[in-house]
Amino acid sequence: MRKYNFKQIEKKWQRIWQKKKEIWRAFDFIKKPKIYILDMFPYPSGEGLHVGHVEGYTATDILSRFYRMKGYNVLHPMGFDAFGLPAENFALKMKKNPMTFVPRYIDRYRQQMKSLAFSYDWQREIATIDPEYYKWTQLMFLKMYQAGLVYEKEAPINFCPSCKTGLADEEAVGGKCERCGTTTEIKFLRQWHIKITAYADRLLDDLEELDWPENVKEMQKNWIGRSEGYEVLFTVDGYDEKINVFTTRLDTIYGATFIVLSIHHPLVLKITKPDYLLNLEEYLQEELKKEKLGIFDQELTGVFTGSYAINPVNKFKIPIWVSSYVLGHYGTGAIMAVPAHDERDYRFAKKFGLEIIEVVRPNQKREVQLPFIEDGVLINSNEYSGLLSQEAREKIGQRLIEEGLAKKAVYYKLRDWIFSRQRYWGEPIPLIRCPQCGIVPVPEKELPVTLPKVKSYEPTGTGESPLKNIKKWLKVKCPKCQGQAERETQTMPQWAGSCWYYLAYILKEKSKSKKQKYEIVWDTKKLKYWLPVDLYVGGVEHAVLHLLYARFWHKFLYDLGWVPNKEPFKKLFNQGLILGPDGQKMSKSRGNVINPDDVVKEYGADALRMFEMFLGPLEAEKPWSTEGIKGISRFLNRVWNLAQKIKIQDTKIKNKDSRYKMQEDRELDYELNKLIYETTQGILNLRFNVVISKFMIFEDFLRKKIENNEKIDKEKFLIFIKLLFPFAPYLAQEIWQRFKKKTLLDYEPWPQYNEKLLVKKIFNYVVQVNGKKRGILTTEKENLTESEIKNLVKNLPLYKKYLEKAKIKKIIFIKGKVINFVI
RNA sequence: GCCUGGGUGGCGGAAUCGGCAGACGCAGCGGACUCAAAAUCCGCUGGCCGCUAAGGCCGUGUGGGUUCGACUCCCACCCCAGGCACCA
Repeated sequence: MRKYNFKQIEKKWQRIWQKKKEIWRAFDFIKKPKIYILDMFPYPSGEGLHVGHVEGYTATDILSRFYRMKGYNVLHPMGFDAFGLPAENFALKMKKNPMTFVPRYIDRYRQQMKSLAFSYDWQREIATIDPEYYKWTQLMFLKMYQAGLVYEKEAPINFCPSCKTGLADEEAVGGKCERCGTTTEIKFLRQWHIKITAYADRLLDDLEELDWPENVKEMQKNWIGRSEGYEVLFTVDGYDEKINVFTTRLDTIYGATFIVLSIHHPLVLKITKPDYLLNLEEYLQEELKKEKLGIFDQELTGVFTGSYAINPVNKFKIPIWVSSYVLGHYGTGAIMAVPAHDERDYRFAKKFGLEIIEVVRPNQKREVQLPFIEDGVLINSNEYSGLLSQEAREKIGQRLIEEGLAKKAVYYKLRDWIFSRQRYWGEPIPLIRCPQCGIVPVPEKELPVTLPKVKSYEPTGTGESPLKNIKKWLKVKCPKCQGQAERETQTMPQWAGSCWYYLAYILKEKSKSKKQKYEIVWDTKKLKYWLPVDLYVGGVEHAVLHLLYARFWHKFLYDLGWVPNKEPFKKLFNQGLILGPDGQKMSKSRGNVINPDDVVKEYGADALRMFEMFLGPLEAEKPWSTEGIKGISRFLNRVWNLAQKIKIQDTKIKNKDSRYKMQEDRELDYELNKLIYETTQGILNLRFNVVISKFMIFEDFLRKKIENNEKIDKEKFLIFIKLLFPFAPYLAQEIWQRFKKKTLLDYEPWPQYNEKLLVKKIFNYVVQVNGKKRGILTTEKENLTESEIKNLVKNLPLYKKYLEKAKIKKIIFIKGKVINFVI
């Protein structure tokens, strides 16, 4: 038996598929049902594709092939997210310009994808670094600018000293740079911001309708962090000033025993009594220094201002403190502290010996330890005592609103998106700084503002962009007054390009001029036909970065009337991380990285694809197994050998050898039907690991038949090959062809199962005694009644042992499944 | 601390409308083929008791509950992974 020569066969079909230009094309507006299956496009680095890419991309490829065979018009595109820090950092190390070698990386990625038989519509390929592409990214930015969503502000921002650029909050979670892991510093820099907060409510509310993993929705919810409560005014005793505090726990206001201002609060210096001023200023300086360095104290600190505020509900005089534990950028920058019912207020009160008044008790009598932070029943709260927290919030709120001392308020944790980077390798921000006119947008006709190709583009580290040094590019005429002006030198963050790439695939068209590779032509009809993305597969690491930005961007385009729906991605699926064979995250330093190229060389692309799907559930984190892939490789070889045997058998049948006459085979029909059913369901539910195990069982079944010299109808075998095709396209297509089938499997109709044949011929009843399995009753009749089964059980050996002498109290009978004797 | 997942053989994992736990694969052991090895094929493989038998008992993180019957449902707890963390 000749071994399956995957190297030769894979090369052969790559050539054929390459020539058939139309093979994986998605056609606009055709009558078939559409489905848009999207991968998170990769960031082409020098490393090439890793096994994590292969996992997600194989899953979507299986689905795309399946749906094509099911008669769908499948849009399954691929592109490259090529701007951004990693490429630039790497380029700096190699002392080359990213503009020359990033396209080479893209070529390599594309080649790898083709070798893995990913069935993308390559005519729709885009890259975020193509000027025709980022022309539109820039245009959308200008539209946001015109809509008043873009503003410039000097703000304390997270700055990565290694990447030498400012970062968005989302990129500096936990004080570490999202890209390189370096601890970030706080720097005051002039930055462009986008008002993503204007969309906070919609970003939150529209999560409801999305078929996304619960944890990702939860992460976005927490990130947006909507809190509903009240703003309440506290008069400062002896001053004309009022302090506005934000609270979600108005029910605890009778327990407010002090006020705390943030170190940035505008009233801090105004209301501090002279005796306390020196101490206060010292404290402010210290805390500001810490803030700049990004230092964060576990220990609460603070100073007294010497002033008092009046609690509006009970007129108590309560001290006003200043502390860094109250944040300047959240709420009103001031809080009413209720130490009995808030963790931090409690610690603060304990440390500085401030009064603690308990005002909420649990509903049921139970021991409580302060601080008690749950809702409950009010005590020590005058006429509100006895009310439940919820009720009390409403009543107290109503009264204070009537008195003009409070209003309802909503605050978000989400902050505006810091949108400028002090780096070279990104989309230039299309604005001009004119000494006469101020900020002037680049006229739309002049887009794109192309990134100049330069020799030196090292980040300055001063907060200035390296583009500042490129005088020829920098100097420009002001579009308004024609005077000397300068371009904005900062670039957009890496996330900009990925905010709308799934639209670009739909809108891409052949260019009429030879100068550019393609054109993007905005066509809402096309968008209406293809959107939304039906399935979006990628890693969970983008839960609050790309996925939040893209949703925001899409909603903005919706408001412009550029896209037809509110949400871009209907269903999201996160594939689980593939760990190294040692169960640890793959990393170069650990030396446990599996390179897909090596695996393809040794076992072939089909084996790699299938093994990654067989490792475990798609969403689970699972370790790679260098031994495990042999199992898949053996399976593929067995299928290959089986095909040869069936072919030989088939020739003998054709030659009218009477010993090889074909007969009806009910068992085969049943098993094949079951397989069609299970494969179809398994693919729809993305349970690929189970589907593959069913393939293995079926192959085993066929092989045993052949070994018993039973005949197998080749057409039935070829149905199995069709089922295998989305998983192992090379092998399946090659076998298909060897059986003299001339078509490409891509558009062969998906096998239908016959429900009549799905009915079993043999039924197994589990016989239980007191719920314990004691035997199995096998029968060929389908609808046996309880008494019939009872009689059959009498013939079983277990009857004598367990039931003959026993008193049967009760019989539980489940049709087709189980009979249980309770004795 | 809070939120979201998840705990099943030596390992990856099957089985969840409550009804044969451990499918399938890996590793391991034994055998066939071979001068030999590799490859391939066949058999065994959760634990304990038992003669290598017949048979029995235990077993899905822990403890309890519901049920004729629980990996599956309910309550409490423990552990692991991921996310968030002075957000008032």
